[in-house]
Amino acid sequence: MHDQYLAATIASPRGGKPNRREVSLTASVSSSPESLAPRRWIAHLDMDAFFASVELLKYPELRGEAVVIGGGRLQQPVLQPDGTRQFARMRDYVGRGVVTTSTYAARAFGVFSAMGIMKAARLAPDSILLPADFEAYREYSTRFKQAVANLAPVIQNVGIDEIYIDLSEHGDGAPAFAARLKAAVFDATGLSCSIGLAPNKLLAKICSDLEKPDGLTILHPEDIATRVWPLPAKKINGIGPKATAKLAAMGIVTIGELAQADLGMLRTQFGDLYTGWLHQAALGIDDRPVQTSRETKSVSRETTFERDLQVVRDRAVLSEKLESLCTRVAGDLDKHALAGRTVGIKLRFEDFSTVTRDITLPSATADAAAILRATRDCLRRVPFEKKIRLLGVRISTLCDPSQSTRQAPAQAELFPAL
DNA sequence: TCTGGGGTCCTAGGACCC
DNA sequence: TCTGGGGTCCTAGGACCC
Repeated sequence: MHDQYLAATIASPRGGKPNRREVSLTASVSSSPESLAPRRWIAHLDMDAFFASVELLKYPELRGEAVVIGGGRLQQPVLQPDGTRQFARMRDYVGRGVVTTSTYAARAFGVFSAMGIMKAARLAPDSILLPADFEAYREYSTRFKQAVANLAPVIQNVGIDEIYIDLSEHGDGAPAFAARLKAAVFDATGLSCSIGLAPNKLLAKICSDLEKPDGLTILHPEDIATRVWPLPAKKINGIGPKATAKLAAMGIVTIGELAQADLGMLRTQFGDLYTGWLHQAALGIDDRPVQTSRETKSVSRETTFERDLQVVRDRAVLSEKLESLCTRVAGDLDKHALAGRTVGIKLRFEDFSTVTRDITLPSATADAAAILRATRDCLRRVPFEKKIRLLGVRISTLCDPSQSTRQAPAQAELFPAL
């Protein structure tokens, strides 16, 4: 009977939201209950407090301390004449940064990712504040992923510190194999990770979080009611703050409550596709494969100013920032051997409202000057009544740069020049 | 005490084609 | 003459994730 969880149907792409094409497969598959997919074992491997743990390798004297990692613009530790290091303290911070991550000791004070550093400083004023060192994190990321890849080839990159691994071929040996992976990651990096092992990605992701840090959590389909249903619905990857609030307003807090919710009631809030996905997710159903590669869809750069800027008075600074962002986007395109046709800007104002404008060019480009010209076209369409907090540049509709001078599809040329 | 930066995907309306 | 329906592209905004 549990095979419904394995053979099940709905799929949710990255971000957790339903995808029209995949959902349309649902009816045909679920209407034939005898169609049994082979049992899958999917592991979700999540490094424990990754950035903070890398920092502790760099600065072992901080082990056990409450340490917070902020953005890259923060003050570096200062080496003293006596050989010890002087670290910045949270209470001395002034600015607009947010917490990237924190050690478990800092989390005990209530300091978590995405919190403003100023707010975090009030909760833990004596905590140590370190700048993010992405070069080091990328280095350790490569190491742990390579260590896993040496043993298990079917890997999906999720971010710098997370992967999914398809361990189906190991059958009953999958749990023991997952333990081997943990050991291999530790050998390669000196860092611990947590692994969730389950019949699909959705459940594996939930599981890896259940026994953090240094956990290995195995979930069988028959455990869903006891181990998954009591958890808050927001533990499902794809149910964020907005959906959580809407669910709570309907009296739905746990995954179990969501599983039993009336679909008609859910539909009044969410629409057909998301409703269907919510229901299946609550039942632990997820058929998405482990995807070993994906193509880049967009490239962007953005920056938040240290103070809000005025269009007229700060025109020179804004122009300079815009040009710099375009140059960086062009550099990223070059690095990835890509060009793009749709150039867009993003503005966030002092009241945190955000607008975007974009324009699709007749042919793809990777040239900073061409990107800059396009962003200026976009900027002309923005009403400037408020001070600007953030400026961003994005390029999408990407292709191979060898096609960048090629004419766009005939249809696009029919549009009047803007 | 206001909230970074780099992404993906979905929705929805209008233009346009067949 | 009037109506319509499917499909694709473009644009803007928003939810969500790490």
